[in-house]
Amino acid sequence: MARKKKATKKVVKKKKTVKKAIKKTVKKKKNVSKKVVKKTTKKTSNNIKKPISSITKSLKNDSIVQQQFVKNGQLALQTVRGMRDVLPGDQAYWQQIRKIFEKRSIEYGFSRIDTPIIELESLFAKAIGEDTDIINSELYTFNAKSGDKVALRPELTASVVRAYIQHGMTILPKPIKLFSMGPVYRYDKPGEGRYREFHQAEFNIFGEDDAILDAQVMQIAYRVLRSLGIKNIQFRVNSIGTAESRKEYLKLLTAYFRSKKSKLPSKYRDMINTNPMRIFDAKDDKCMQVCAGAPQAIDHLDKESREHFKNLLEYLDELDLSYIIDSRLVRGLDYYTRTVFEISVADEQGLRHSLGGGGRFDELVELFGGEPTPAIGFAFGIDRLIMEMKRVKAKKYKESQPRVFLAQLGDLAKKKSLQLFADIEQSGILVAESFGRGALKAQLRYASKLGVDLTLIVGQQEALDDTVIVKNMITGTQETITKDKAVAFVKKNLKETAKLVKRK
RNA sequence: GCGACUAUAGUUCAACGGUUAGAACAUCGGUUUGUGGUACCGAGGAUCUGGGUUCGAUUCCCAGUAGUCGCCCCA
Repeated sequence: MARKKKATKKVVKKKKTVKKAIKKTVKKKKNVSKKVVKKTTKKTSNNIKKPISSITKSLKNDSIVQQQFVKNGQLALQTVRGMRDVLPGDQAYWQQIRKIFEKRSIEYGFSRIDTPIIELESLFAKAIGEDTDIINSELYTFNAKSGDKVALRPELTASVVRAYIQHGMTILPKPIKLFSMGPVYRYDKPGEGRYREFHQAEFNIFGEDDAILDAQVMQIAYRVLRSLGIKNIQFRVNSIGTAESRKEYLKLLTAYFRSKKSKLPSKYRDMINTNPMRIFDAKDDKCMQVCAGAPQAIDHLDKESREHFKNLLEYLDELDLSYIIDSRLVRGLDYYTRTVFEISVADEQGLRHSLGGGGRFDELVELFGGEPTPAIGFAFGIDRLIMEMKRVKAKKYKESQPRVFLAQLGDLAKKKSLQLFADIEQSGILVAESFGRGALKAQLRYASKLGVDLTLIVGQQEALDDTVIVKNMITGTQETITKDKAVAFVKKNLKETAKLVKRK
């Protein structure tokens, strides 16, 4: 036996090498050597899977792009760069996230809204700002068949605001609280924790400009993180005033940067005129030195914005949220007014990981053609939340595990256990099976791997007698009972074993 | 967008310019017929793609692709 197997193995391997040899000979046809020719004549006589080689050939001819999809002469399909699968092993985290977000959003009076992934490109350009990175280089845009220029959403807020206006939500009692969650797309270089498709969860409140709502949004963010088991949470807050009051400030800032232009690295110089506040995001030393002396937004707020910010800080103190004022915090989107903030956690090394951020966008609804409506919003990066959950070994969603396994032996038993399975399942007991497996030993092994308390065994004899063996997997004892009493017996037995387990 | 590093089985890692590319975990099977967890035995399964150097490349070189890290930016 063993010899035979080995022999077949060898043949297989030979075939593989043959494939390679053929590849080679194809390559080398130009500079033909006698040996090579001999090889080809010998080896092509072996039967190679023709369809495969023809596929590779046709693909080779098609385009360079498709080369990456050919592996070992077979079509190797893979995710598009920057996209990834959420595999069964990770679902428990996602489920936990969904659960917590659903809970918290209901608690705080949010209604869920889901908007399309595709919107008109102009929607985002208008909302986010023409001179931002997101619009300039990261937006997935394409032409629809109709000729419309459309884009995959790079964030949720613009769509939510669009929907708010389009469906006349302005007539709803204020404040209007909307929660949204889903995938967003940015054409960025992928890396750890950064994907071209990622997921955001967003809380938005429309129709109130009281700073208490800013504080409330931050409190929700905080509570979501805490319920996920994440600690060491810190907020950075800043106020950038209204568009009107910012004009004055931007003039000052632009003038300041112009005077220091020679000290700024060249890549930032263009930003002086387009978006001077973004220079604050720079991290190199020279730039930071320059920024340190720059005029600060909070020193040039209009009266109402200053009052608003002061109120917010008071509320935050009241809520006992840990925050620092970061006068250089600006966010990557143009629509923010007054309050902007980011939430981050610190790891053991003291490094901060940003998990989300938000702010007021009091002027966005009006910009979109709605009636002036103050608004505040906040977005979490879900993928990063999950990374953080893994890092701190946070609690995952725990699915209820089956406590009963149904094993069967023989054709008749297999048929009968199909109905038994349904009976047990309908009585509300989670039951697992492995009908595909033959050997009882294998089925039991699988059952103990699942960690069930009871295994029901229907063998050939039991199938004829209409009985079932009930085996307790913890004590190892088993008894035979008639099939019609099986469900009741299982229920009773499960309760008893539950007690047993508890005592242990 | 720029720079550095990496690419071997489902996963984590070995090895080598030349006979059959090793292990662990995982998967499947067996250790007497119909009884699990442990143990022992066994099986299946891999050199990213293309080109070059070479008698010979999984190994060396180049390009592509993908991944990791740093910069940039962001969630």
